Amino acid sequence: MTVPPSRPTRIDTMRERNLALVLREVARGQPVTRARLAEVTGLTKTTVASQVALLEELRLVTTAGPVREGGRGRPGAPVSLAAGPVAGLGLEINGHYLAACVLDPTGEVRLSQTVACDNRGRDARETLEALGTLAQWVIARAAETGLDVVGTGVALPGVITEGNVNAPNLGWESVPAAALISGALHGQVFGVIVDNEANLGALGELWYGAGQGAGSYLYLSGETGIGAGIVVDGELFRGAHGSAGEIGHVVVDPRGTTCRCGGTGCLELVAGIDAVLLAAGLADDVGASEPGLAELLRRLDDGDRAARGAIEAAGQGLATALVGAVNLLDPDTIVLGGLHAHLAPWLTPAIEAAVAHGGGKLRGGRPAIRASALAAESAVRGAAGTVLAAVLADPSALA
Amino acid sequence: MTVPPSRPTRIDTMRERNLALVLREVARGQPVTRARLAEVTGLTKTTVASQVALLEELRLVTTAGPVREGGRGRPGAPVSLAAGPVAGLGLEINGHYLAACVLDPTGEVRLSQTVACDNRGRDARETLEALGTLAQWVIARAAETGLDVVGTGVALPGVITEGNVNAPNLGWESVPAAALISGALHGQVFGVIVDNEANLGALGELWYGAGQGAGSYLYLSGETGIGAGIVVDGELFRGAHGSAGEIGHVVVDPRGTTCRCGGTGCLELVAGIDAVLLAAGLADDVGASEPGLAELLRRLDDGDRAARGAIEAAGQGLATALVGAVNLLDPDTIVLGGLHAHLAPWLTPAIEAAVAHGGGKLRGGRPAIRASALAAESAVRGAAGTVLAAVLADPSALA
DNA sequence: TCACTTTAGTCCAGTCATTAGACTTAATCG
DNA sequence: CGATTAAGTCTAATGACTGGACTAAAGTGA
Repeated sequence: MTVPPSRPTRIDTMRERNLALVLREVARGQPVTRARLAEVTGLTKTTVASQVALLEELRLVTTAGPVREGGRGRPGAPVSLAAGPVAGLGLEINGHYLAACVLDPTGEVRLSQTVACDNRGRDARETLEALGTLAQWVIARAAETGLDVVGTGVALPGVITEGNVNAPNLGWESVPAAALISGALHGQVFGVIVDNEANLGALGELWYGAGQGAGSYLYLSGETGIGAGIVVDGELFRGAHGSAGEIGHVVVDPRGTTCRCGGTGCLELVAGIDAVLLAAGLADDVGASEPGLAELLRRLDDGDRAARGAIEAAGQGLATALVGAVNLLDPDTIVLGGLHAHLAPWLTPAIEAAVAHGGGKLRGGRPAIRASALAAESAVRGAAGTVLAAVLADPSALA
Repeated sequence: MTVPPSRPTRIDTMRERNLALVLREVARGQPVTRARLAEVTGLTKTTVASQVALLEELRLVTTAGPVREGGRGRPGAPVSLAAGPVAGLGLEINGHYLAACVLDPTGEVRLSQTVACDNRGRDARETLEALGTLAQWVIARAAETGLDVVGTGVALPGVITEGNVNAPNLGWESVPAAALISGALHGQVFGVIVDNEANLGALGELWYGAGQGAGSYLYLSGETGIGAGIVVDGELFRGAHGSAGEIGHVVVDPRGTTCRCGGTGCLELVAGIDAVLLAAGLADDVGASEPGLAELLRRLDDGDRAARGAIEAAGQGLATALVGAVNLLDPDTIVLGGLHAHLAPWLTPAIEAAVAHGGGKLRGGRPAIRASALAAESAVRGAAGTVLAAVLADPSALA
């Protein structure tokens, strides 16, 4: 086994764990009295009081004045998450833009900024430098509002292996992104976390979008490639080498054409945006997905044959791949994100039909199919959210 | 979120966790001195000594006399797992037999018994009664050897939803197996755990067979149906409704025939044992897999055309499904188990080729393909192992 | 209006697993 | 045989928790 030689539990570990426990219960419940916290956590009132005092000191929660609720005894003082100064920064690198957003512990977007620019051909260092500049600017603006950024999440369209990023769509090979960017972002308690766009998009939807309430679900991030973020019991599923969720290279047609990955009949070849545009006769727009997508939607509305045919093929491919994914992963919900969110009305019926049939008789629940609620923002939001999740998981790190 | 309102950490929780930590370190390391345990756990020598004393009292470990190793100072007294009296019972229900085995904490098989009988048509209660009788007999024999069974794991070919078992191959519908069997197995500290055969088979291979050393892997359990047990970081992956790993109903041919599940072109239809026998012209043997399998192997060796063709189709289907699984789950290793273990020599090449190509350029590691090391025993072993895993995870429950 | 009840939150002594470091034991080295 | 090294034990101190007593602030009913 490759299990890490797990840490011993010391007396202060106990304290840290209970601190996190109390904070977590405040986070869901929002205004909660100490008495109720004691009840729900199983800790004594004494302990809860001391933990809440600590959390107030860390400025993660605030206590309002006593509120009478019509109940009998002494009214309780409700504890809620503080809307500052602790905050998380989310960054995103994509083919056509850089984005940043700042979230406070309540999940509110306090600041958000997008810079259009072409990162496809550009040198990785150059792109990361631009991102660093953007980040510093956003952090400074946040500071003016009294926000203190305690960590940064970075989303990008690539696979991260041992700290190095491979992002074919950006032309990146083995770029130590976290190391390069953290120069511009020194002194943050929770440091810089770099992750795949699909993964962070999945978390964004889980925490702030269409995935709320779902325990386990699959988020589909469609761009030129197609990635999936897999969330299980509120945690990302990463696989043995960190490259789980590569649904774009699932085989949907064993008799199909050869893919750039070396395989045959991959999903990407029928349901990737470029593939759909090509099949719809919009070859000129390939590579510039956003305008191409707009044109595709127009033609679909007009009833254009080629467009309808292309989207149908894409729907069938997705259906096949997703039936496989449902049988293997058994998710609660499937969220269509990225550019595929816009195509959801045309894709959903085929997927729903296939999922209802495939293995339908054998499994307990049938997953719901939903379109992303955050659209293009899900990855940045997820990136910023990971910082807040880290705070929630170990608030004592701020001490 | 459906997160359980997690337990508070009290002072005795700390003790329990550290007790489990020490035991876990003894389990891997086998003869370890207290000094080394202190070093590796991060606890002080004092604490380790007191925890080891407790574990000795629970009869989970034993200390041997001091052993000189040629080193300098005072020689340490090696602590090892005890080969008794604590033991786990594993049970298995399958189409053609009932099986039981008893494992001690070292993982040694201390007792094992198989009873051939046809459980396909039989009433569920009747089968469970027979299993109960077998279990009681085995427990009594174990007691004669000084073994005390502290819990039972039951493997069966079905999906468990909220305690109820659906097992089409046994003709079971909504059978509360755990409740029915635990009458015959009262008074065990860790109670009765019922799980899917593929899941427990996966754990069996992980702990005692071909999966040792793999962090994340996929175990294929091939019988009439095909199931997969997915292990991630040493833990089973169950999905949202407990029916993850239904790889038998992944679509491998969108243009294929209709499956009993309602889907089209499922893996089971080309790679399930019955399907292979049928395609090989061994229709008479369908339903009696074991003798049919023997005949199939004979014909394969003889170079029979129909047999070779059938196995090739099965290999292609498996390859397609597994490429999908690898892309989605990113496992370390793939283990071919159940009846497919016997076919491994004929199936492996196609699978390896497909996995090497499909997504090969994009991912970090390529999974290894292995045949099961325990063959038919993996599920019973895994079932017994879950009990020991429960002991390892919380030894204080024995106090 | 005033005593009574109910509930929220604080205070204080006691518990107990852990730590740190001194001490004892048992081996090898020169 | 004394010096050195390492394993294991003993003892006092630490600190987060618990349980119960206490105070605070509301509503209830005669």
